[in-house]
Amino acid sequence: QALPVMEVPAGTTLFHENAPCDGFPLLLSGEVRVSRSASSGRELELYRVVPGELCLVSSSCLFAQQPLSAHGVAVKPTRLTLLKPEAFRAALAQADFREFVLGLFATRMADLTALIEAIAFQRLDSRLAATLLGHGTQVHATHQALADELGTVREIVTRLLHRFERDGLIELSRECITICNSAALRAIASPPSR
Amino acid sequence: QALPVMEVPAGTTLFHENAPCDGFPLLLSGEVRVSRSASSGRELELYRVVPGELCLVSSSCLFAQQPLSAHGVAVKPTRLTLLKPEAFRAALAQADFREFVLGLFATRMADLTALIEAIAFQRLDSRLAATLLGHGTQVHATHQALADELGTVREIVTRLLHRFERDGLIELSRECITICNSAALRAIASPPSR
DNA sequence: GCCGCTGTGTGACCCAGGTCACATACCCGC
DNA sequence: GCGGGTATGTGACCTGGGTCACACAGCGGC
Repeated sequence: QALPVMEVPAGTTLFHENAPCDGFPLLLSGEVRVSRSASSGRELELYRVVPGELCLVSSSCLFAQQPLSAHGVAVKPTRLTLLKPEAFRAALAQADFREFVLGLFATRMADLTALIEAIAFQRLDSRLAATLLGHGTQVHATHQALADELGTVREIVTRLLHRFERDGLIELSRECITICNSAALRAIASPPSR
Repeated sequence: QALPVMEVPAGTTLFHENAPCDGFPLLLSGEVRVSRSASSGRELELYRVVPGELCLVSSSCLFAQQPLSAHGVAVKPTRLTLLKPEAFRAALAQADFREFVLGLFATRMADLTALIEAIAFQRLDSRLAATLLGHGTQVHATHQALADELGTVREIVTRLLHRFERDGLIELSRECITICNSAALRAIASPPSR
């Protein structure tokens, strides 16, 4: 359909806690990080939206009468279109679109549930290891960015990374982490039998 | 509609991680606690389903192809009916049912997000205070039950409860907690400016 | 009235994660 | 090559939450 396409650079904030919801962003390319920030200034990533997916955060204000509960930032240059509420409701008349949307909701809920389990029951080193593995063999990110992803602070990330380096799992340099021993990292990431 | 109604006593497990999903439970009366348990044996409550709501946990296996990510237990005597997947899909043809389901999904996502924030950024005493307030002025529960709700262990709950009692916020007796100073509890529950 | 079970009370001890307050180190523009 | 901003390194210290290993107490059954 002839929908308006937006193109935004990495770093753009697409929506914000308490912002009015103007519709459902549909990603064409790029990547969006949905995260929540605490009063203390700490952040925590909830999940990422990848191309082909709708971002459902706005649904809370459209279908429940709640304000947005998270904010979204493009982490890569991103192309997206905005599905207006009316268009969205209209599209729901089609069974396969419904299937798509419900599948997305279900996946998000599973994501969030998994995140809850991780935060509640897993150690940080384990979560950090998992995060590193999820970024490819060369992780290009600052310690602060990783901290924001995990919901912790920079110093802790630095500390853990050095432990990993000392044990020969990774190599560190400015804004770049190279994974040397991904098997060992995986072992740390999935707590085997604690 | 003439759907089969089930009646189960408090304590019944309605569904379980890894169980096949047989449909969507629709609550008529009672209450269901949806929680997740860790390998260590600890539990954590995700949210509750109240009458008039559908339980959406099974959606993850119906619409995404994932296994169930939580289990549900009736906390009161509960009457419910089971909406089969086909019936559910059929009902989705109606716009107001769609609205209802999406509203439910949106609310759940907001619930989970709030829980994530609480676990990640709030102290336990604050969360415990909130939990107590959510149970009326007379809380009839064992310390272990509260621990399971919060994702912690019994000793910690006992410890914190005694602190509250020492400060005159509550009174303790066997399986019963009486709230004396709900205003002060609320203050603890919502971290004012930390 | 004794037994055993479930719920509590308690204290010693540990440790992951967080806080503070720095010192560098590296990069880039000018 | 100097100055300032961003990224990192580091160590001392604190503390919330968790673990362990108990003792005890109330209550119901028999």
